[in-house]
Amino acid sequence: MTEPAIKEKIIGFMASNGLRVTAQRQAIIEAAFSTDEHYTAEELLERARQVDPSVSRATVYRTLPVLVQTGLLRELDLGKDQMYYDPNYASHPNHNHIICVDCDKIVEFEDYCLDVRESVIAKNLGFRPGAVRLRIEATCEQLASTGTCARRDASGVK
Amino acid sequence: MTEPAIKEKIIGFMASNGLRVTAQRQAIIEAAFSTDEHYTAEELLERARQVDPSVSRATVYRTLPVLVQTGLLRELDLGKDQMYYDPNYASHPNHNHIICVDCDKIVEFEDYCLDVRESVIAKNLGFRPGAVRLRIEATCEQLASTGTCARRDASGVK
DNA sequence: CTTTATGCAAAGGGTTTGCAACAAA
DNA sequence: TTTGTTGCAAACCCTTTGCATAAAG
Repeated sequence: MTEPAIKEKIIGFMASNGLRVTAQRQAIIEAAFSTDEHYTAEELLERARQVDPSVSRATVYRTLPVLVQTGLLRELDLGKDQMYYDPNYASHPNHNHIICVDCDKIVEFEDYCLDVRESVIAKNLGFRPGAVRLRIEATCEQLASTGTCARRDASGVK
Repeated sequence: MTEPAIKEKIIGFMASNGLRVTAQRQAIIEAAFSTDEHYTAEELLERARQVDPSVSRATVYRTLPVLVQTGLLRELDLGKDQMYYDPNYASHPNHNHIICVDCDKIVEFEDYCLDVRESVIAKNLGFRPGAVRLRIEATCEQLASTGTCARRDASGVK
């Protein structure tokens, strides 16, 4: 169930930008923020259709950028073929992701040390230190040592 | 001009893997390592064709993974529509990238502090600390403060 | 000769877009 | 009403792939 505060925030954003609050968009908002899992556009479509079956893929793709603009949803490029969306930035505004390149395992983490260091680096190189996003790619230990891992097996061998 | 050492290394790799050293592959190797700029598959094709006009796009796409396997070339996912390739890992094995999300500016940097911290984090989260790759997204200061920047203007407004 | 590589063109797959019908404000 | 929105299906674009031909070893 999506928090009312989130829904209000988004509807307010839409109102002040001349965007209409349609049934489809409401269904997509509900689907987008009633989970704390990452999801793809396709998965969001499926979930939104459980709320309102009339939602089309095109509308999902057209609505996602709106949600991202509110700052409550973030688009994640996890190095896969598709984009992923992360609804957890409202509760954890500074989290980062570490990704197993082989098995798709993703772990969210916060680290003040890293944040400080990356801000310094960004500033020194002529970048604006705010709004820095970082992703770490690695191999998960289980996969590296045993040659397999739960998640890799579950998602079908690549 | 590609360093002979690099070319030898790659040809050695191919030999020991039963891969044939064709004229096209040699042209692609030459094109791939005679620059220190990042490039896309399409740009590599163009440069390879200056060496041997018979090189086809398919062969470029089929050869790139071989070069990546040698460890001398790295595939970079910079969050754009295409993959980029970085031939500078032979000279700077530990460098990272910081990317301006808006204007495509990319700066390479090395930072021991960051490397150590990210290794610790990776280890704590159950990832293998070696072979960690990291990318930072940010907005370049010039673009943020002036609303435009040289590179953005040069590459056509998005 | 045997086996791998090549070029071509078509296929793939996530995402975007043109358009006529619709519906919020 | 007016103007933004929707669903559909086609278009996009980078990348991959099937196939008959070519050439490395």
